[in-house]
Amino acid sequence: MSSENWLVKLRSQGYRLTDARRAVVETMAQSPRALTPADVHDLAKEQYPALGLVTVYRTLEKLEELHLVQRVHQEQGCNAYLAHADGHQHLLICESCKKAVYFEGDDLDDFFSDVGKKHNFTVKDHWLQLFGICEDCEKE
Amino acid sequence: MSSENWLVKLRSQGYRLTDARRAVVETMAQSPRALTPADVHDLAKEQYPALGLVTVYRTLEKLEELHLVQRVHQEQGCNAYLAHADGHQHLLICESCKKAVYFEGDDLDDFFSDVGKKHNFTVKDHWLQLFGICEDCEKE
DNA sequence: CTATAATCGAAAACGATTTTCAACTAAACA
DNA sequence: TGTTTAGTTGAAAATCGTTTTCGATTATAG
Repeated sequence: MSSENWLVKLRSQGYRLTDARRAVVETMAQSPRALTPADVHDLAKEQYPALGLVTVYRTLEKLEELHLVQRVHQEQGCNAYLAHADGHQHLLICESCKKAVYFEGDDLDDFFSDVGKKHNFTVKDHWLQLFGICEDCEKE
Repeated sequence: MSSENWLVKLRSQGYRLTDARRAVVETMAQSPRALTPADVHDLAKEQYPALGLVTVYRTLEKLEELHLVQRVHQEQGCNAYLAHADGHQHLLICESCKKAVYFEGDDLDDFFSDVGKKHNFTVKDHWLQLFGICEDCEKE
């Protein structure tokens, strides 16, 4: 289970392992969709009922620092967090169940660079997300 | 000047034309970069000093409804607005001066659709933004 | 087992946005 | 050109998500 690795990484940065952190980490590590701090609070409280919302904020901040989670921007808001993928990947999100899947977009770098040239920009970075309906939700 | 068209469109929806709205509309219509409500307030007050921040929020909301402006998401925040382009276009933003330029990305639709198929998603929409340095800022 | 600095949750503070409200005014109509 | 009226205004209050403060607690090193 990947949440074990997360806890090791936190520890190796000098952070202490507490039950509150374990609950947040395990919630984030196993979620198939991006979660807001309030979502995390609700879910993680099932595992550790005394958990405070403030601790969720503080833990998410640390996880983002360590690139274990990333912030996800959506129409409904820009404050949701998702387990991070290795390397530079992009997201495909189901508009119905919000499930998020990563995909590689290396093929696009040349295109982006050309767009930049056309407008006299040096392109440094890009931001790409696809929205759709996943197989499971399509069935309904 | 395009702000005239914006005012006509507002009028045609039954909205009244006031000096406060004119100031907001003209500020948005001529800005080369995305502006936060506070930015708009600061800039538009030069033209109409009595302008209240609340009216800026309310007018931006209407302009977004009419697709005259769109919300722009950036690292620093997701509450900036920019004059909308015709059709489905994407943004190229200068990380230094924040100037925003639209480009077409029709070539990408097939790629996006293929990514979807690979993951059993029906892709409905996409978000794409490029970040870089524009010619003017590169010189410095 | 002890010492100590990191961490905790509750409450207060904060900043951005929205709502409320009484005064004002653009626009339709006489 | 006046009058009427519903849409609009800005100020103040309310609200919401997030951050800071603080005294109590606790993981960890020794």
